[in-house]
Amino acid sequence: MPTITLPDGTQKEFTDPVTIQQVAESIGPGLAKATIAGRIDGQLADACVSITEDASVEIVTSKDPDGVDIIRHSFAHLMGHAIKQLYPTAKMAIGPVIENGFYYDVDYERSFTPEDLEAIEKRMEELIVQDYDVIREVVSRAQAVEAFRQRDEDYKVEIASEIPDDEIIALYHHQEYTDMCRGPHVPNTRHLRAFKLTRLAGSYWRGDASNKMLQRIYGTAWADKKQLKHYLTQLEEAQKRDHRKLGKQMDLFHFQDEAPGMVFWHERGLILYQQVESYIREKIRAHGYQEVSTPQILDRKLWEKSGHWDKFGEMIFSTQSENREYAIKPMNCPGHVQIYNQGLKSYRDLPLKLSEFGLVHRNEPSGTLHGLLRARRFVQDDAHVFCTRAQLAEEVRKLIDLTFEVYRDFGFENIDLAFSTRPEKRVGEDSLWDEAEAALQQVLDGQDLEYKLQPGEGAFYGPKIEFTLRDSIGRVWQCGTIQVDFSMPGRLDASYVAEDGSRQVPVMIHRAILGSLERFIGILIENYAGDLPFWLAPVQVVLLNITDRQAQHVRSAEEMLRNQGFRVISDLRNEKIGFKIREHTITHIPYMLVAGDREVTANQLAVRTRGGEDLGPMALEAIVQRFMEHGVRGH
RNA sequence: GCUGGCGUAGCUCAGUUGGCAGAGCAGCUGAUUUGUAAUCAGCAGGUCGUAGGUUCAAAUCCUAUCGCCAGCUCCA
Repeated sequence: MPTITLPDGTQKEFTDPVTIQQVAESIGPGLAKATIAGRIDGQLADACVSITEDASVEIVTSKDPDGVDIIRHSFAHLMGHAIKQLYPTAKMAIGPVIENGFYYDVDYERSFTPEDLEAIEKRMEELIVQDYDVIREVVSRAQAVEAFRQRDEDYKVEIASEIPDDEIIALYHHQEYTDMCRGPHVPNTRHLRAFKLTRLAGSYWRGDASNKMLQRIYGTAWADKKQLKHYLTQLEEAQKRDHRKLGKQMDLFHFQDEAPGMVFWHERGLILYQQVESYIREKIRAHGYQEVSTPQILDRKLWEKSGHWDKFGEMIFSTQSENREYAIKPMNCPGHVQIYNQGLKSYRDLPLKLSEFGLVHRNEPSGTLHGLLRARRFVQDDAHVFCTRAQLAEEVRKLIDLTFEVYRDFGFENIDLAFSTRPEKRVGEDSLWDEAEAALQQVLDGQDLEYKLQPGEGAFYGPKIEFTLRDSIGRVWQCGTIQVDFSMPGRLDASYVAEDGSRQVPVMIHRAILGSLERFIGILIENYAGDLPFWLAPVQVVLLNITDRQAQHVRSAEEMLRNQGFRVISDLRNEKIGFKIREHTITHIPYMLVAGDREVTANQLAVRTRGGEDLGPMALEAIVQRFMEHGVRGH
């Protein structure tokens, strides 16, 4: 005689065990039809699960975010159903839900083609409209293993054998197709309506590069067609802000075959780059950093001593001369330790903060290169803080504040933190790791900062705090990092004289705020879709004449603006005004100032923004005033 | 690095069954002096990524290689 409590507080009594579906039916036929699954005392469960004891029950429909995820998961099974019908010898591996959709990893004797994808999609559509019931069956592990053994589903057998004894194993039957899942799943394919298979890619079994490469088929799925369409147009929007495309359009940079992964900065791109660089330079100078510059090429032995060669040898570019082997620096830290080591340091010199816009080269695997976002040659806004153990927490605290401040100035307000602890492959005693991790943890907890713990994700020499930006369309980008290092200073013979006259090894904090300038600029371009803030725009203003008669007026205004420090060009070509405006809008120049006879007479310029806003004619002083309001830095 | 896809004019792309390499934009020349996202006309522009091979004939088919794209793995 279970009593069911609904979310609004009403209670319903049933004489016999009752399923979630039946509870929904007792409320109304509309809800019954929309029922995908339910929550029993907060736990997700299939609609067919029967309830024997008193419980609170919520009905999950496609309006519930969990409902959409269930739909996505069921789509993965449905795709499995279609794949096995079309390609009976395919072996199914895993088919989970991901953001916006689902995928399935499949092992098949030949590669799938885009035509296969279409065929699978078509078959899925044919299956959906049959509105067949999805049947859930609870089985023992032995039964599950046996079921998949009979079907030659090697991967499923492997997964089933590893499920712990206390876990319920459920098979989901899609007509003749059977899959295994924690669930829940939709009760009927009529809930599966809005989907599209999006792409085809390789992926390793269990994510391990030493395992077999499977074929992954990605799909996106939504509660209804409208949401699907919205998602697909958003995808197109994201493609439009691809920094590689915008970089070309805006004439900022290019790449070419002869230098894979290494950017050629054009004049306009370099202006942007230098704006970012000089902003950071001024910022950290005010925070007591000393800017230095260290050699590009250093003896291999130094990298062996630091531990980099052992860990990253394959990714270090090297060269040689007169029987000596050199590494082209992939990092700046060993160089900074060399500067630290010049002259005897006292505890009074600490904290010592050495910064460098360090140009590094890393031989990243070819498949990982991605425009500015993953390059082989890039510049880090790098710095190393040498301090005592007692100073550590305070220095980390300051760094966190500084990092947030910088991101805000670039227009990023949503920042996520992650705390990564000791990895398997590492240097340094465990006791040092204990201390380093505790120090970071203490700061994070002390500042009441929310963070995600990432066990085993730290650098080989120390734990780290990572900063992830969320951009204007919700994508996340990992940028800043603060790493505590108790090992490298000792390995590279750094020391200082303490108050009691003893020699001590300093702690070293590795930190970067933007990370790679190249990457950060790529992120800026995508975040702003090319409409860079005024202070970062390579060209801030373009002056346009209507006819030759206004040329002199334009030239003198141009000179005046340039003298005031604005980045300005003029376009005096014999073209229609609409043509010129279109051209400069495409290159994302923030302001267009138009001069016709009227403006010349009134000694004004008509102001138009790249967003298409017409601000009307204004005097030059008023225009300058408006530009000033944008600020030299930030916002 | 791995799996799959793609490399054609400065850019975006078309190119049928293997049968003379195309378009739009950009460029150049000329006309046009124009009022807020493309004025008109003419001209020029390519060793089809590179190297081999098959063929009477290759942008097209095969092999290798380089690069790019998507994903996987990696990321000091």
